[in-house]
Amino acid sequence: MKSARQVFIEFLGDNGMSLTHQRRVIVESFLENEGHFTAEQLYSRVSKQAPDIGQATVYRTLKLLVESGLADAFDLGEGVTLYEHHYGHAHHDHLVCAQCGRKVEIVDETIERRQAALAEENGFTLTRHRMVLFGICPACSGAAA
Amino acid sequence: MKSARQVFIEFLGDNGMSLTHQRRVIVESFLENEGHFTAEQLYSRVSKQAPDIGQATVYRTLKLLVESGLADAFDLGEGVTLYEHHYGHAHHDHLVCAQCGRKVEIVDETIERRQAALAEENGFTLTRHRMVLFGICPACSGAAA
DNA sequence: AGTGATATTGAAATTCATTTTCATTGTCAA
DNA sequence: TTGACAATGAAAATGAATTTCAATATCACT
Ligand SMILES: [Zn+2]
Ligand SMILES: [Zn+2]
Ligand SMILES: [Zn+2]
Ligand SMILES: [Zn+2]
Repeated sequence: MKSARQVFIEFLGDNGMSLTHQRRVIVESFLENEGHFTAEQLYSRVSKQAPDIGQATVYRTLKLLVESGLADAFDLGEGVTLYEHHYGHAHHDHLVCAQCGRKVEIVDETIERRQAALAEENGFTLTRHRMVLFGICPACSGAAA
Repeated sequence: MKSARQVFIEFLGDNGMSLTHQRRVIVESFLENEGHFTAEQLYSRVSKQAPDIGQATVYRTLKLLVESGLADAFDLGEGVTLYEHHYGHAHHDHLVCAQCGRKVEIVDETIERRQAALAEENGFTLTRHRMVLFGICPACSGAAA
């Protein structure tokens, strides 16, 4: 399997773009941090290593990361887009604590199959889906008592 | 079953709010139109009947409609919140054409059960969920050929 | 190396949905 | 009535994300 960096560089090449200093720094920072994060969070991490990189460039590069398949963008209805690693990571959905925001990654084959079936029953070619379950996590349930 | 108007009026009363002229006009307009719509769309409909009602009031009342249970708010990742009737309507999720935006309402008992199970397996008390399937509708598939 | 066409960038301005502010107006019980 | 408080409209503010634009970089080709 190609390395993530390799994939990104090829993506740039295929689209007549080059790996600039800024893009390299941003991608490295992205690759170093797993988990869910916002564009602003990535920007602030990048800023520490390279204060000269502007936020617009981070937003622009994040878009390239998504297009290249390295990152996945989604939102949990909090008014901000969240990003996470995508390349080499299995698909999953999210279970979120409505109180403390804790996120658990979930997968269910049965659900995935039914989603495909539902789309097909309606004549749709399913391209992607988004599922988020909201609830109260064990910690918050306990605390509330 | 109480009428939607009844429910709204009681909700207002329970919270020390009253049914003002503006709220009445907005709620009536809301009740008259089924389907999915944005705050701006409701505002524009309301404006025709009562040009003196400001958009802030429409936003504010829409929030009350959601809190009272009459409306449901959700977003399909298009940068706008969509609303639809909720009171007296069965739960459903959405299948959206990524090309033309056509929306089909879907329900699947199997999925709903698995969602509850997934939450439980993780110790969460499920409060709500959001699921959107994106695909290409029959019409758009055909046209693309 | 030099040159020009093109791509990239940072800073600041802009967008756009939604929210907030605030001065004014309405509501309602005493 | 009157006073406490709720509600409203207009305009300003918010905040994430995008766009503009002038200044730099990059790269293919001399
Ligand atoms: Zn929690
Ligand atoms: Zn995740
Ligand atoms: Zn379509
Ligand atoms: Zn619907």
